[in-house]
Amino acid sequence: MSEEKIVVSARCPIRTTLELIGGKWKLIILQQLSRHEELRLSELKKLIPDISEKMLIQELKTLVDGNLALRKNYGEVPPRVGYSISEKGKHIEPLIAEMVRFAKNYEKPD
Amino acid sequence: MSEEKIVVSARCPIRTTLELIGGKWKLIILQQLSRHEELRLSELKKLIPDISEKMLIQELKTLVDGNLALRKNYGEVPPRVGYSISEKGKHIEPLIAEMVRFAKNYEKPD
DNA sequence: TACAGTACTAACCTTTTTGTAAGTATGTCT
DNA sequence: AGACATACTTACAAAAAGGTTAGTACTGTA
Repeated sequence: MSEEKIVVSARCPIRTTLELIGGKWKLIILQQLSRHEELRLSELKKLIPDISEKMLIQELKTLVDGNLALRKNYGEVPPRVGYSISEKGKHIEPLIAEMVRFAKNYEKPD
Repeated sequence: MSEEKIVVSARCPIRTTLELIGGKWKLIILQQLSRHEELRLSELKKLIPDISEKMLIQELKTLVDGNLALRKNYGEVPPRVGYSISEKGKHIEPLIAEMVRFAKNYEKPD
């Protein structure tokens, strides 16, 4: 008896999205990945100069874990790793476009 | 001489948008405001049961300060205040729609 | 040998964000 | 008088996010 209470509550899609791409850096990183075939860590650092190395690596890991980005280790030495956007990740592109549109409109005089 | 270095750098629109609607609650609040003519604090509390009163008030204030929401004080007693979405605020609607679409796609099996 | 480049990891600390609990002013209703 | 309701405010605490610094392993190059 006493079946487990099954939580059906369809997760709020806004919260789902916030969990995936919330925070200061994930969208910026995804944007860069979405406009380059593949990027190495050092290249991302140059493209996003104000991010700390720790955050960059940490956020990349989160994105890879969430299947929004792909990590390819070439197994070379010195190490070579390439990051790119995944199929699921490509779907933030229109979202980013909307954010840009929103900001542009916001800055427009009334 | 030595003119002040003028920082022209057109603010990154993604960061602008994140500043306006980033965080755990602002989008949720805006979404509710966007689908109701006007809401009182107590009504918003019912619609978003897991937000604390303090956060609700605090975020509403931020949204009003940023011209994304409007606050109307009816000057009655007991106090009556109505919150609604502003013209600028209405422009998050397509952004929210994109977030919903993104989450739906994300949850789709591969 | 010493230094540079790569992609990390780990320890530690600061700042920002979010939450909890209590209290305010005002007037109505009982 | 005392309880209730509204829209807040304040002080404090906890948690999450972000940042700094140093260190790892490996190899090529000066």
